[in-house]
Amino acid sequence: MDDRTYTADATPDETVTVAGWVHEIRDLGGIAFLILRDKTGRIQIKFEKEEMDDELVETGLDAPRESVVSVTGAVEEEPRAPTGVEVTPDSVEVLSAADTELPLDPTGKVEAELPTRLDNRTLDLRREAGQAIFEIRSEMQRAAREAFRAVDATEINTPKIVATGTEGGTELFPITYFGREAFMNQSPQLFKQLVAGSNVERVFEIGPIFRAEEHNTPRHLNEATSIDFEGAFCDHHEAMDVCESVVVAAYEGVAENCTEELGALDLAEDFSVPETPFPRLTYEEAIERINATGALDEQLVWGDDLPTEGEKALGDDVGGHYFITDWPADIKPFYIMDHDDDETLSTGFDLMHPRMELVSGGQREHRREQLIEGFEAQGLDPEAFEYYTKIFRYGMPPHAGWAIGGERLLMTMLELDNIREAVLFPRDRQRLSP
RNA sequence: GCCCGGGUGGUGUAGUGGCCCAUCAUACAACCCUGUCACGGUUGUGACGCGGGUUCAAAUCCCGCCUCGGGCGCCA
Repeated sequence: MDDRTYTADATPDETVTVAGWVHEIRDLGGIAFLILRDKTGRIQIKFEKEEMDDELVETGLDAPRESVVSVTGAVEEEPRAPTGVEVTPDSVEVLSAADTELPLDPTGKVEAELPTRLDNRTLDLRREAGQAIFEIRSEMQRAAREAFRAVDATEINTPKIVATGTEGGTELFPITYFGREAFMNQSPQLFKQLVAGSNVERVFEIGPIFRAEEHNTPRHLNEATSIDFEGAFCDHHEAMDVCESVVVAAYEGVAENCTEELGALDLAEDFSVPETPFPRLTYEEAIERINATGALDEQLVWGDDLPTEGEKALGDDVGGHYFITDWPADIKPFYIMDHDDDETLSTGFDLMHPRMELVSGGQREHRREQLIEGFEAQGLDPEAFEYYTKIFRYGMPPHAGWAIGGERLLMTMLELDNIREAVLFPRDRQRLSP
């Protein structure tokens, strides 16, 4: 449709063809208005029954809501029209008529619950707010990619079908690979390290991860988007610097380029780019502060993982993004390096948003002997990871990295109540379709 | 994996044993209306997740099943 004009571009004193969905028809009797909606907005089509061809009027006004129509006519300036212009049609063509009963209402007059919306995602994305989330998601990824390139990272793509998991403990989705046992990858962790060990040095990936945990919460998905970074000759401090720059770049990109979308989500006033630097609390400081809030019935002791309630109390206390560093080595995975001067402490870190964990990362163990010891300490068989460990015999630089939960970044940025809102077609405990 | 709480027209809801052949909004159908912008008005259409039980009487109480949401654990 070469001659199609976006509704937003229809200027007075031109004859245009606009095409889109019938948002609403308001029939006032002698005059009726059809509101046509497309990617860029809406435009009013005027039907004056006495003065216009009966067949034209009938075609336009009989089209059920959400039908796809193409309208050709003169654009006129009209102060009484919602956008200041309206189209007087010469011809109206119904390209695809919609059923009269819709499973949800794209005008937003009647709310729909999330499962209903997800079952009918296309209709849901015709709502301004629905569309806005994914326009912002796109911008967030664009800005993140740019921030990665600014630190000399190369975008890579690693396999999602793998022979072994990353950490052993997590539930993986098993699949059959030409008669052999295989799994959907739960993280690009090991692969990005293998590339960081080459002279590509610094890499990032934005891609899917799969986790077979049967959790049922507003912040977990079984298929999520991981934004990963790994850099050779980086320590955990530099990795945190990169992490901070990517998160801030994502917010800045959205702030600069998504004004309309933020408006559609009622965030125009509230949206702000987080202040830097993000505070870096040690694990020990974190548990002390949590204990001091009195939010937990039982005081945390060194070595405990942070319970959800504690994370929230600390988030309220800090009031913005913050890192937790120097975790006990025992509760971080084998590939995270421990401090040289204290083996009970790891270089692992988490980036927290007041509502939830966003990132985990750390400096990696690049010394093969220590790595193998780590495998054994966690009850994993190093033989199963031969493809990974053998590379550490051929010169592995010190390196560090992290992974952001992409949907969590988006949901915290946009104050979404449920992570499923941040995915077009979420995969969760119940949902496999669409 | 453990533990809670829901399922009422297409959609969103009211309804806690009889006042319910079920409320309201929106939608849909028909009619009226020449400036709507959540258009308005009149009339109408359309539902108690499935199966069993208790009771004179069940949307409402009990049991099983299906299904959805949430909390925790764990994580991104």
